[in-house]
Amino acid sequence: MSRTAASRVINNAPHVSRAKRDAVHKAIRELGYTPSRTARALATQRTGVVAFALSGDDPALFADPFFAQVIVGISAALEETELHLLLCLAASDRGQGRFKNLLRTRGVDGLMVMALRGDDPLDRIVAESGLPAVYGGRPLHGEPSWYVDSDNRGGARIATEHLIGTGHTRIAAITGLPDTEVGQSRQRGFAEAMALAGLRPYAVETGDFTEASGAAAMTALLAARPDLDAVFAANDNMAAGALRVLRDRGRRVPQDVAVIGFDDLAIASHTQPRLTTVHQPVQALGREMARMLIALLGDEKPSPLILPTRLVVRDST
Amino acid sequence: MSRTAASRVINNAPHVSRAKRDAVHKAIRELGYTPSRTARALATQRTGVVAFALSGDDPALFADPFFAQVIVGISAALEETELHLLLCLAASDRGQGRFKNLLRTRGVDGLMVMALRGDDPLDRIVAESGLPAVYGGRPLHGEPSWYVDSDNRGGARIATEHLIGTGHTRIAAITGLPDTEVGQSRQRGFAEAMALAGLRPYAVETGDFTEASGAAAMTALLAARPDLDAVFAANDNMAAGALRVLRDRGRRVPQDVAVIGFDDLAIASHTQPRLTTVHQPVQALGREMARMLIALLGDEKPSPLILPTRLVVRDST
DNA sequence: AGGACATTTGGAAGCGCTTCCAACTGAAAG
DNA sequence: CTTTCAGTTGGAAGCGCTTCCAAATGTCCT
Repeated sequence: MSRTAASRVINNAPHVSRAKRDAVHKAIRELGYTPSRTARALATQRTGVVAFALSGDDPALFADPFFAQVIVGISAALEETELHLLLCLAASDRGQGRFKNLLRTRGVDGLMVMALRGDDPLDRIVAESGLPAVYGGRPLHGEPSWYVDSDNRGGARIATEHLIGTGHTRIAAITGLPDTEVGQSRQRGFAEAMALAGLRPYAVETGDFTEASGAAAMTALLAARPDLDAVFAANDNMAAGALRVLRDRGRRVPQDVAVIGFDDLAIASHTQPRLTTVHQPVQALGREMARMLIALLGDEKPSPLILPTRLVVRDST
Repeated sequence: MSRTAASRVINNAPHVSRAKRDAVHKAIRELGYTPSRTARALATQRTGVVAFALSGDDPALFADPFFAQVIVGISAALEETELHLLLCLAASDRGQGRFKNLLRTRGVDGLMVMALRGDDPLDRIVAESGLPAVYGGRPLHGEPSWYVDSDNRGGARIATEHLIGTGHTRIAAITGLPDTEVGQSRQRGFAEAMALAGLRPYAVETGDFTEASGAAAMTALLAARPDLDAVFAANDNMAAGALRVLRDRGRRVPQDVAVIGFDDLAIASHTQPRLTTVHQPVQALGREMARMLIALLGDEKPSPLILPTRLVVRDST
């Protein structure tokens, strides 16, 4: 009985007689044989591992429940395969170095990348590695060959149209980070909807997608335009911050001011009043990223994907 | 110039002259040489990867922001090393199979495990693998050699004492899953504090750490003991559910009923009123788990660790 | 200058798997 | 009873690194 036969049986490759196959199985059982993933990886030039990398300057960015949902989606898809998931939080320089090294040394077969800022270094690292990579959301500059994104622009439009449709005219916006594709798309969707309705943005403040920035922006908005009657926030966190400020200032939501968010994360149903928002299929985003990568590894050439968003009306509008 | 020399230089091992060292570096640069992580792993019998595994029957359990925080802590600690993090969401049978296989084939050097239910299969899988493992929180049966846990019992006591100290006597509890160590410890801490004060639990309902279960429990509590004046919830999610029910029923918090939670996750400061709770250092929990594992891999024998909890008074008490 | 010792060097043997290829088997065909 | 061919079988050569060990070189002292 040869190594060859054993190998064939384990990978259930052809050219093994029934008898031999059984014999090998028996031997494996008796010897308590355990294959080595590493040795196999060396021989096949495949690690069986893919990475999910996240950049952004804040190392705790990952604490945003958004990413946890993405991971759940990714895991669900990977579970259909033999691939395992490596998590790279590459915020710091050191983290980026480690990540770069991981790719250089071919520690993974492919990658999924998210949260790229305007001129994200991750972008270069990924490109230089030459590894199959799918993006979650698009980077700001240059469209990658493979990505999965939500229809941010469309979502922002329906959100704004909802505000307009419910009779609001003095509509302000709290936009997200301007050096991200998400930030820009949502801002653009808002602007388009307003223009289409013949309205002009009543006021615009920029946030960074955090609740605190939403609160700060709301404060500024209120100072500049005390009589605004609706606010479009580019994500739920910022909407929650805005809601808090409005409550503190005694403005009733939605009677005095309507507020709409974006994402539909858990926080949206925990605010008081519950937040009307645009639902983005976060788990599906992760799932589709993983599927796309799997396809890529299987030498298929999938197409980029844009996931639909939809309005979820609750109590803040 | 030999492979040997190259290897020595790369791992900056001793027994290499300065001249040779430089020569190798030059060659590496000129040839654009890239070492292979897999080959090195095969030779050294070390993968340079550790896993974080999570069980529990719900595949989306990971979506709980709690774990995201743990991961952030783990990543921070791993960043000090050359270790990478593999994420195993082993909820389903298939997931567990994959995990088991990962360990059998020595795909990782060590592991961190969390969220073990009463008779969690992961427990066995981990034990049988013989790999260095540190637990986050203790499993229900049998104390592992290495774990990091929060002082759940102590935390529940200070929470309850806070309720008692602020003049409440008809104190009910919403406990967590009884087949988890956390669930039991917090329940025990509550019971102890009550006993110490000469009080008896006014009513007790069991939840499963989700917000919905907290709401259901609160409803039951209200039905059984309409005149209760305080509620200890075994975590923030359930406290949030309780808060919602109380608000719907027109009970004022904290005037009519005081509510206290446990964990101090983001949700605690988003509830209305903001939730008084017991802070548990979640990120530190992850960090210490990772550090402990690193020590283990370095052939040290660290001691189990119990992290302190502390009261955070907000507006619900 | 010669010997004792420390340091540097590279050949070669693994690490545990896959896979090419040549050799072999047995059954169907001539 | 050969010939042919499809299907099996295992020897041997990698995959790309580390590390043991023996040989070579260098250093210092008398």
